[in-house]
Amino acid sequence: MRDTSLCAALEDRELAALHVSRSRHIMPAGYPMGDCGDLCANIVSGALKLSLHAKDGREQIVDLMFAGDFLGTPRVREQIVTATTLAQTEICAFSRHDFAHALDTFPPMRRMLVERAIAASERARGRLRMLGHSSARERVAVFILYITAHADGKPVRIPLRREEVANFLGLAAETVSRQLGHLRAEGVITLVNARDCTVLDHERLCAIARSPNF
Amino acid sequence: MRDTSLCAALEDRELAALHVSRSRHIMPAGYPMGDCGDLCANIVSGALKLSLHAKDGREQIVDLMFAGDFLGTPRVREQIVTATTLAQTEICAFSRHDFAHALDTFPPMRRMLVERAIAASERARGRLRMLGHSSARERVAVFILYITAHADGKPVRIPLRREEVANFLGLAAETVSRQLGHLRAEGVITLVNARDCTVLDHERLCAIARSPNF
DNA sequence: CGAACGCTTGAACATGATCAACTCCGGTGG
DNA sequence: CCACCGGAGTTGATCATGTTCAAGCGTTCG
Repeated sequence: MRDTSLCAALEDRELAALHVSRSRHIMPAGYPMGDCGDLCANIVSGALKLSLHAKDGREQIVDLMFAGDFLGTPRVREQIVTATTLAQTEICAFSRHDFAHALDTFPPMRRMLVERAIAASERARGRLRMLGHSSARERVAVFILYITAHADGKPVRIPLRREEVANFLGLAAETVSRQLGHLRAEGVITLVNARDCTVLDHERLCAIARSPNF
Repeated sequence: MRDTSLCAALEDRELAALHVSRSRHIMPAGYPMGDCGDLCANIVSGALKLSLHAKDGREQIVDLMFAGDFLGTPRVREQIVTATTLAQTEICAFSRHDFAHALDTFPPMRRMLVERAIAASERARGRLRMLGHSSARERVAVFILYITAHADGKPVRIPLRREEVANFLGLAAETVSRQLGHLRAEGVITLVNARDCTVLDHERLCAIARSPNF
């Protein structure tokens, strides 16, 4: 799903030739990075959430981003999407000007941007299906599969608080708690610290999730 | 939200120079166009729905497309998104090969594709907020605002059956019926034929919807 | 005109939200 | 090192919203 980094598409030499400068930044967990539209950066390590905020303050988490993902849009957008770090996160930032320049000069960069935009849209659509049709049980199962996708057997740290997981899944925090409790009771997963999760019965978890592509 | 057509970016002369050929097709309502990934076409007139289908047959409508929108992706995708016409629809189709060629040769085309991909992602994210947080009443209000966006005062034909509206909004068809009934009873909208809807009290409808950007 | 489909309406039901109490853990300071 | 404090998480009980099932209505089209 997440392919190669935008950064990786460009060798240091090429970046220099394009007069593009990068800068590294490290942020602590819970750091509000503001509107995505104002950013141009690669995520080197860590995790963040992208949220929409209604006027009344209600938040909706619309996507999660991890190492290798790109943050930002080619131009400022109407819809304000806010990025907040979920863990200590290191980014590799470009200036908007340099980014736009590189985009116009270096075709593979734009091609990759298309790919990423489409992938983001696919993730959102997959989640639409979930929020439209799935039970709480299914949603939680899908979430665990999502979070543990690349670590089989090993415990994985859930990068969100219960409340955030709930928000992401369109549920109440208590419901998430209960469903996790059920899955644990059934021996499908283990939970220590409420944050570190291990999948014991992957097959069964898939059966519960049923919607294959998140 | 929906800007200029991809088609419009290219003059006939340029298309010819790029060795791109187009063909026009007209489809009746309810025509299944199959996987979006296999298509490359502009919508000249009409309307269609894009759906995801779970293995068990459950459908989720993830987007609606209208005249001026573009249908298709630069390459075949993992996620299968099915397009179905909702009314008689005319498209202007390219061959995938020609499309890819034009994309590589003509930079504005790729720029526009990025724009469209991001816009699709924004629509999906807006809908995520709705499905995550909104009551049935809000959802139906938002839907009417969406459908009647560019026709103020005049009656607008809802391009979906109740069941489809419900699917789009993550509700049951009966719930949509009831909410429409309430709004009609309150004098916010009128409904004739169950398909043709007029907004009487736009301000109040906005207040009910509350989430501004769909 | 009649049949079929789509829409509406009603009543019972189920699922998840909400509210509130309680527990657990992690960090802090005595 | 232990006790305490506070935030996060869990659990239980009640409640509300929307779903489901079923019947009836209307409209659209053969």
